[in-house]
Amino acid sequence: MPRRLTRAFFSRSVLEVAPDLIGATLLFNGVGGRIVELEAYRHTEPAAHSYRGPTPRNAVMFGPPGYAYVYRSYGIHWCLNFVCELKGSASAVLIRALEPTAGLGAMRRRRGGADDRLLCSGPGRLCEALRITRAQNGLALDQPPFKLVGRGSTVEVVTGPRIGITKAVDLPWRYGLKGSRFLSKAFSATGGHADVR
DNA sequence: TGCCCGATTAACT
DNA sequence: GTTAATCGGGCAA
Repeated sequence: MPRRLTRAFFSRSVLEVAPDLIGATLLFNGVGGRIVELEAYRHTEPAAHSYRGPTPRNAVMFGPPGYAYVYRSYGIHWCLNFVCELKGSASAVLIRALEPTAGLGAMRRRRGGADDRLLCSGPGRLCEALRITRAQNGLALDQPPFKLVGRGSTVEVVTGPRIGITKAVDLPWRYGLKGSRFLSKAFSATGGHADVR
């Protein structure tokens, strides 16, 4: 049975939480879909916003797990993260792509009539489709307007290097649903390691 | 204070 | 393939 994801779900290593979130459903005010792509970040590696210590922007990352960390990207887009592990470990997963399943009409309007495959295919795109902004920074993920439901069946998870970063590029901390057409970018057949969960 | 650059995207050539 | 849009963090001065 699918279950609501609570703070306990996020209170584990970000490297355990990340693959477990593939196939889970993310809704914001009833709009959203299935998580098909995400990346893990932790304060011990230089690609993470938390690497250099707490600041006003990343303060939520240093708080308890199970909360939303939202930041402005390139001055234009918003990106949604889920804080993981323990308070102070400053680890999080960046939600990179959804397979749209709920509120398709609202998402198409907000995304300017983009093709359904591109509605939530990228961290900035999915925040536009769900209308997530700085106003959601610090909100708890286990209560409205958020709703997170675990996957109901097993999925095949592929991994690979993270996208759009210049530091710690070797870490294979990008996770995806194998074969999904809603990924922001295909996983390399050679590099990505398949993993049945 | 000023400058550089980024966990991006869309619209170009 | 390249580039503009746009803004806040981090660091040099």
